[in-house]
Amino acid sequence: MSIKFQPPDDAAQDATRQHLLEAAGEVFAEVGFHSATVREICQRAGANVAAVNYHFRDKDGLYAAVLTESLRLSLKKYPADMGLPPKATPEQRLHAFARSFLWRIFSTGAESRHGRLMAREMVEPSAALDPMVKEHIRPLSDLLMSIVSDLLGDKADPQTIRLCAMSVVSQVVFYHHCRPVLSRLFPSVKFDPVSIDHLADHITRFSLAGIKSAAGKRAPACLPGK
Amino acid sequence: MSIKFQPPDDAAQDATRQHLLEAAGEVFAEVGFHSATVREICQRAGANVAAVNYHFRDKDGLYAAVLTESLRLSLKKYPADMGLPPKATPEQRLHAFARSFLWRIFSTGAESRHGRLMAREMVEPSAALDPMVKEHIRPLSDLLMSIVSDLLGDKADPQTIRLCAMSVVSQVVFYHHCRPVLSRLFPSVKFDPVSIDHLADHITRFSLAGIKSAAGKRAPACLPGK
Amino acid sequence: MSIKFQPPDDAAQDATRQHLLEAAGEVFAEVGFHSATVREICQRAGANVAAVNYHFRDKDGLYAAVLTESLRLSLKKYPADMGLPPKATPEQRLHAFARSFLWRIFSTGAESRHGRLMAREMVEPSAALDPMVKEHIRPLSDLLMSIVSDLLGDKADPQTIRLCAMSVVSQVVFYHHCRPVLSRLFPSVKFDPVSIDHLADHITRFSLAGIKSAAGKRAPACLPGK
Amino acid sequence: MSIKFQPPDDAAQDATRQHLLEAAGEVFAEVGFHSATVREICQRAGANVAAVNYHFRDKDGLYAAVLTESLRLSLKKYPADMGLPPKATPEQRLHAFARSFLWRIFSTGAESRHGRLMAREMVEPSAALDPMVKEHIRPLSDLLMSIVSDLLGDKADPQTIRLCAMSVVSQVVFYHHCRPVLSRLFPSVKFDPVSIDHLADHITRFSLAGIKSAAGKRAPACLPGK
DNA sequence: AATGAATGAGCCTTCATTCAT
DNA sequence: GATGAATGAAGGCTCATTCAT
Repeated sequence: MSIKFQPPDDAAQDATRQHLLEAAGEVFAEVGFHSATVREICQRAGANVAAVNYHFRDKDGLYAAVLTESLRLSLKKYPADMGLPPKATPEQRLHAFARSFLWRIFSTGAESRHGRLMAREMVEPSAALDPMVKEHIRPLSDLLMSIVSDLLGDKADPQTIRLCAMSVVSQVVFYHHCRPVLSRLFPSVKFDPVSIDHLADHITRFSLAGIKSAAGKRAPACLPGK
Repeated sequence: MSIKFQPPDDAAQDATRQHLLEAAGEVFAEVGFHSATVREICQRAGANVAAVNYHFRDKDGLYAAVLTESLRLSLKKYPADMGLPPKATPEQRLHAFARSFLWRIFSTGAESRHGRLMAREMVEPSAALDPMVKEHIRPLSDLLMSIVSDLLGDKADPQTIRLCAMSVVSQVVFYHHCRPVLSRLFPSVKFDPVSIDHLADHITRFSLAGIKSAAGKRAPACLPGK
Repeated sequence: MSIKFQPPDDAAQDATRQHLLEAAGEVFAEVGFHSATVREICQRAGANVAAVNYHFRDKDGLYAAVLTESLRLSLKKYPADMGLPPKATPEQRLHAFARSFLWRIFSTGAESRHGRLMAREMVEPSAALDPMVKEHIRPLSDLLMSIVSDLLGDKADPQTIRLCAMSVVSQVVFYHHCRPVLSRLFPSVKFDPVSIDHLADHITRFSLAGIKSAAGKRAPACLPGK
Repeated sequence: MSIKFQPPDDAAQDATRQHLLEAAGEVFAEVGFHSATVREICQRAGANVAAVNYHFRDKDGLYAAVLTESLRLSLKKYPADMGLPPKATPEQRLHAFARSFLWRIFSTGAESRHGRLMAREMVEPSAALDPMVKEHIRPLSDLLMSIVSDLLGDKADPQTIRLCAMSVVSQVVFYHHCRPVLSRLFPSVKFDPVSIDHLADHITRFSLAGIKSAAGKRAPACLPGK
């Protein structure tokens, strides 16, 4: 009766599983782990209440799967090097890093949940955070620190590298994380693609200057006695 | 019926109310709003199960009260100007702003909950956020923007002021908000008073360079065509 | 409005608790622990589903309370000595022991559940069994063994005492425990008060002969070489 | 598609069926009918989740099959006459009956489950009990009553025969059925082969005396007015 | 013949809240 | 004013069973 060989069996078998992952991503991102109910997720996925238990063992298992999958999708869609040529300057690489990070965080669509999920994870870390840091976040961190190291030059000590790298990342994640306050303080600020690119430019320029300053040895006069 | 005058009713009432606020502050900061149970809070406060509903209408009312109170305590202990003399330079004022903010966020003690409570509020804003922004956060924001404006000079447009101010704040809140990831990436990093002061120095120096760079007109070469 | 001072507050407060105990006794005896549902019990008790949790922590706590209470009621209604005079002969005491045990097990009414509950406990012992053995069953066992010891005379060794005592008890509990098979093998057998007394007589006579035989030293010829 | 003829379908089918019976016997005896899960049984049997429903219609059907099979195995291994010569005395036959019964109940191995399964059946009779009584238990009962009848002599009325037979059986099953209490009252008591044979001796001696006493007409003096 | 993904009913428990006292 | 027993809604999870393949 059926002559289509594609999609393979795996896809057919995993249909419900995928729907659950999709629905759970939405719900977890919207209301968080605790407020999310298995019933709501299954209803959106068009699946039975017991489906979560069958496919993911329990609610925690589903959450862990959602978190991993969302980061995977996000990194796949917005790679950290943004397709730069191999011979790119550190400045270009810094810009690409900030821009891809912002796009990743503010993207709309199925992969957009990653940002909100990670923000929640910061407030209430789950068991799923450890492996995520190891597999995905640390590589990103190392990448940024190598860029910063190139910008600082040979004399940079590890602590300075780390402080500068954190100063870069902080500016990126801030706009996403403190959005509730920002939207109240500056209701006119939007995060459309054009604004996000402007933001990436500002952060890059601001940070390049900061990094160069950190490469110098003398402390500004304003710092008491240092 | 009762002839005992001590302690007077008002004091007793306020005592229970205060105990509830205290206990709720602990519990909310420890496990978050959803996971916190009214029973646990009342038990720690040595009060009846119905005490929360009696004094604060419901759990939400208690949470709002805790949030407001915690910010009030925090600002009282660490004022934004750090007692600077009136004639302080913008650089000194920036340093004081960053340092007081960091101390506020990383303080230990009853007022330390403010940091965690606000972080939660970012992820899941409650009705208590609006008044808090109006009364406390906007003044802080205005203060910072006036400092940045002074540093940028007369020619600065509002957007640049805002972007630079956010770049400053972001570096401060980042260390608190992304702590779960930071402690996994760099387990050796601690947040004792000395480290916090070092951090304030770095952020100030980094930001001063960034602000000066933003005051210039030419975009760095790395930014494509801008 | 209400002028009745009795029952005291305790009784009023424990009304729901008592109803739950009552209803749970019925249900547990009818269908066992696993098949019994908290909903059914609360419904019979006219209480809310959460009442069990409130008064007995959980289903297990309720079960333990039911078990203890049922044995207490049962022993209170049918004391092991049946009100015998202090100077009763060992034979009379044995008869009283068997008769009271049978009545306890076959009693109808609120205290009748004890028999069925204990039978279930034999098949699937719960944590409630240990304290019950210590507080109630061991005293009964000791009482019986002292009676048997008196009947056996001074020369009896502990093992013989124990074997004879078990032979007595076994006949008593058998009729209750194997009732499903008995009612199928001998449908005409009933367990009305008269039949129970006849049974007590038979068991007493049979056991007295058995005990006297055990007091002797020579093994019957049928036992191979012993 | 498949050209392998070994093992033939029938054998394969029977193999799964047999594995299920085996596994179900273990699980039912360990945790009882209610607590046993179809999944656990199928997993131990290396079969599919639906195998039980396929081979035995439902969980109840599997249980009935297990019960019947376990009794069949048990009786096959420990016949009621213990291979006595045809001319054995009633005393010898009584001893053989008690001994084989005890061995049957306390046997270790695949057929040992019978004891526990029957104990559960006493507490919560299932539909499988009726045929078991008809086919297996009644013959055993008739055998015992004929032995007792021989011992009592011609004058014995049916009621006395029945009472004495029950007194014999009760002592046997007691040790198995009340094991949870016995092991708590007398922790030192073990049920190794030697102890079981000693037990059979005691029960036989005790019962022979009881039966002879029941054959007499006069009631003991301790029985009130009878 | 046999599989295993999917079902839906139901269970125990928790929690914020109320109300008579 | 303050208590604490009682409520009812809801949540996560388990389990025997089914059905398309």
